[in-house]
Amino acid sequence: MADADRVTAHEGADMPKFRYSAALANEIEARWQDRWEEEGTYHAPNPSGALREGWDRVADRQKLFVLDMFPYPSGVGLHVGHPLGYIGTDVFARFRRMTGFNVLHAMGYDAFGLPAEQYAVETGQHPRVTTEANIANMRRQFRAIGLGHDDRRSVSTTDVEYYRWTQWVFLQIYNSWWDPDRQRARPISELPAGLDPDEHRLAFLTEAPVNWCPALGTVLANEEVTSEGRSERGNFPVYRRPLKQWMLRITAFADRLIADLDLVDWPEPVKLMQRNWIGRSEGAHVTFAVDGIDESIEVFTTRPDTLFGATFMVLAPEHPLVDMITNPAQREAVEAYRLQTSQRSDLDRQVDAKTKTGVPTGAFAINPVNGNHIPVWIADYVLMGYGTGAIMAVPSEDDRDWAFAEQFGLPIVRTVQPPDGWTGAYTADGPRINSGFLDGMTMTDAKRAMIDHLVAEGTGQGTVNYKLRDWLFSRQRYWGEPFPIVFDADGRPHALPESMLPVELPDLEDFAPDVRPDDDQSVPEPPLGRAAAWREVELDLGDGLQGYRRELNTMPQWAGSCWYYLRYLDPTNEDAFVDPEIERYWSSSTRADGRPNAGLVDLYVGGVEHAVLHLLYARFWHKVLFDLGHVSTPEPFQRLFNQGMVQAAAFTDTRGVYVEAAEVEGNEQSGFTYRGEPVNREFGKIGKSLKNSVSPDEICAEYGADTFRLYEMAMGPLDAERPWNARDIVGVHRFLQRLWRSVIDEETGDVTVIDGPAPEDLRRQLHRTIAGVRDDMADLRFNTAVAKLIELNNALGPIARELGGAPREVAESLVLMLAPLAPPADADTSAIEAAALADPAVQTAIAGRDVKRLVVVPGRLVNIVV
RNA sequence: GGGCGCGUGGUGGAAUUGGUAGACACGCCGGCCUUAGGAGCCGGUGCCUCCGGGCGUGAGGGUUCGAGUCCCUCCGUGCCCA
Repeated sequence: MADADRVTAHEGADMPKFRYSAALANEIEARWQDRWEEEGTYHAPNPSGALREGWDRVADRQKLFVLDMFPYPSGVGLHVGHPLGYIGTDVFARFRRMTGFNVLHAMGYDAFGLPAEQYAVETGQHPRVTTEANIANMRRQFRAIGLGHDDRRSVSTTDVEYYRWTQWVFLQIYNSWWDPDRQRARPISELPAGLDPDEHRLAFLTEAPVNWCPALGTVLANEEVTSEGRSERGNFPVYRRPLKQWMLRITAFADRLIADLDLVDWPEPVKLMQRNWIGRSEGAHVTFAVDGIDESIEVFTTRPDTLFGATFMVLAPEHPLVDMITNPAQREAVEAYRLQTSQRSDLDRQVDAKTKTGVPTGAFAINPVNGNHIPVWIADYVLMGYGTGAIMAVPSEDDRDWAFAEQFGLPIVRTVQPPDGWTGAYTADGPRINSGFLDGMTMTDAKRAMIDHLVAEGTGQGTVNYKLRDWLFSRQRYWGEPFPIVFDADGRPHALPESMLPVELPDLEDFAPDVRPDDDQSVPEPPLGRAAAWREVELDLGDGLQGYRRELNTMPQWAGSCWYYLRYLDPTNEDAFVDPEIERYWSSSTRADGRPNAGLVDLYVGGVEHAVLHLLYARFWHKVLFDLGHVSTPEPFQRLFNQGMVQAAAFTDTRGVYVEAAEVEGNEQSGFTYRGEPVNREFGKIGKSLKNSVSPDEICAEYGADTFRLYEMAMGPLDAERPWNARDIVGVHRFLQRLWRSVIDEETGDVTVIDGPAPEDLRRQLHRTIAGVRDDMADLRFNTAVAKLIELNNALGPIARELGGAPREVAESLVLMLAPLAPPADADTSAIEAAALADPAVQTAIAGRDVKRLVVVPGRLVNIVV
């Protein structure tokens, strides 16, 4: 009842017929969205191929490629936090389009992945069905908020015609090797004679541990395993199991991935995170003989200068030498400890470093510089995946080793002189002590002297180590890209030729996981193992028709997102992943200093949560394609921008349980209540778990899409985290109403713009605004651009009332400057004035002034500096 | 614990290069639209004030003719790594 009353009041007789209300805004927006679609307004012409239409019109323009990190099409659709970056890129793309660029801006969908598969398991619906429905809904939402995407270029990673080329890129990687002399990837056909191709490919098979959860019948990703080593869902035990899996040799590119960060315009924190993730460190490999056994332990250390202080050694519990060196008396304790460790994740083992655990093997190693016999322990703070899976422990100069030594009463010998009164490990520089030939040296000199000594003695050598591991590329999942790989009767892998692509994902009737008894003997099997008819195949791969078994793992979700920006360039090409001429055209930007861009994409906007993995994997793939001559830039993304996260108020009741935020009443002063009970307010990530989701659909219905866009851009700097405050939206809505009123009669709908010069003060402000807005937009400072437009409009309003209409030169420029931010509202006001826009008198009025000036070209807009 | 960043009105935020702190907006206060209403309009709104002025950018110190901005210490807070 209350709602009905309110609607009546809004549509009351005293409401001017042509006021810029939500209803009017929605009508205008729908009309323009239809028209943009019909006319293909945002189609960016390619220089050749299927998307060439309109090329002649833009041939002399500079290209600009604006990219968003594409979304996962979730079933609940967008919330108001999602479009922040998308609106930002849309405004920027429109601004550049108006100022004379051929702008490519498209949107795709990262649609493989776990949630869709799990939803399929729960509902029995094929993930393709739900995925496509979700994409359709998201497309509707993007259209409704007025995003100007080239819809011909939209791809989904789950499209067979898309993942065909994902498989093709995998084949490029598989059929390449790393040439250490040239520091680049080369075709496997160029591998020097005598070397085994299968040992040098950039994609190779290896045994690697997976998180196997028998009770769920599935293998889990690391992030699905709790710190207690149990499944997030159901809290069942998870076992680490070795499984033969594909790896990509990203470590070969480590140095280039670090060096080329200097070529791109990315936020420094992101570059730093990438450098830290790659974790290049120079140090030494040192060999320790084991007393009484014909085995030796190799360690990597970044501090060879402290070798005299190595008083014990620690192996990862999984280290293959553990079985051989363990003293019979210790065997039982060692086995028990290894079982306990197998239930902890690597992450957990690193993070929970405070409580040190470990057991001695009973073996002793010999320190190669002083001959001391030092005990060998196993402990879970040493990881098999880092370095050699073994360390020399120097408690005096390493905090973790110090803690371990204290806990188990192991000896500590200082080899660097700490300041007086120092307690604990001393990790900074100082003179060496108790170190024989190193005594008195600084860290740098001592490192060099020690490495020389180790080389001379044959007990070690200087090396570079990386924290970055090779990329585990297999997933025991259904909803992902199948590998273009089959195994012969001997179990040897064979790549399929390009002509046999795509390898289509088979339909599976049964998504239910194959639950196994919870014992530590069971082994995981990928879901595709159940596609009996698909699994076995007869092919002629050059040796006549033979039976093969397909690779049953699928690729990780990262695969599809590693190269989608390349497919946007030439999405319908059936002969190549992208036509070389088209790729070269869209790679042709030059920097301000005249050098060519290192990155293909001019502006890439997305969340900082992808600072490491996605961006690193995509750079890696791009570099392989670059080395093989398939792309012409060494980097994929020239400029990276991280948009902030939109947070929203969430409310908890007295038990601390989240309640539906939309139903909470009250405010800061009166306090907040939910169904009469007081609740606490906090701010957090928008979503289901905090029950604080707000959909753009609601906001568009209440205010119109242009108000929504404008609010998202005005609420703060694009890269800042900000709270969603529904109460504030009315501010920008009022601005649009005032602007509308300045140029259009609310009662009749007539344009009230008048000819003749604007007052001098207003004209001066106009030109200040043009210059300021132009700079703000180029730098993605949309919040201050909006503020300047509001100021200009606030100055214009009283003058328009006084003169009986807005002076044309001001009204037109204001409307043009608003166009990227609020395109439909704007297109409507400017279309009404279409005839006047080309009026040379307007330009004459401005000509000769020392200002920047916007000039209109029919259908398009160009900025000219006067 | 280490690294990086950030602290400005009641709120979101401006101040791009060391040069009038608080633009713009929300909220609030007052008024107008014959009553009421708000998604309308106009005006006011950092704090204190004896109405002269005084004080103000987390706290304290420093550099400078001049500091929100640069330097040092501390406090708080966020992110990344351990």
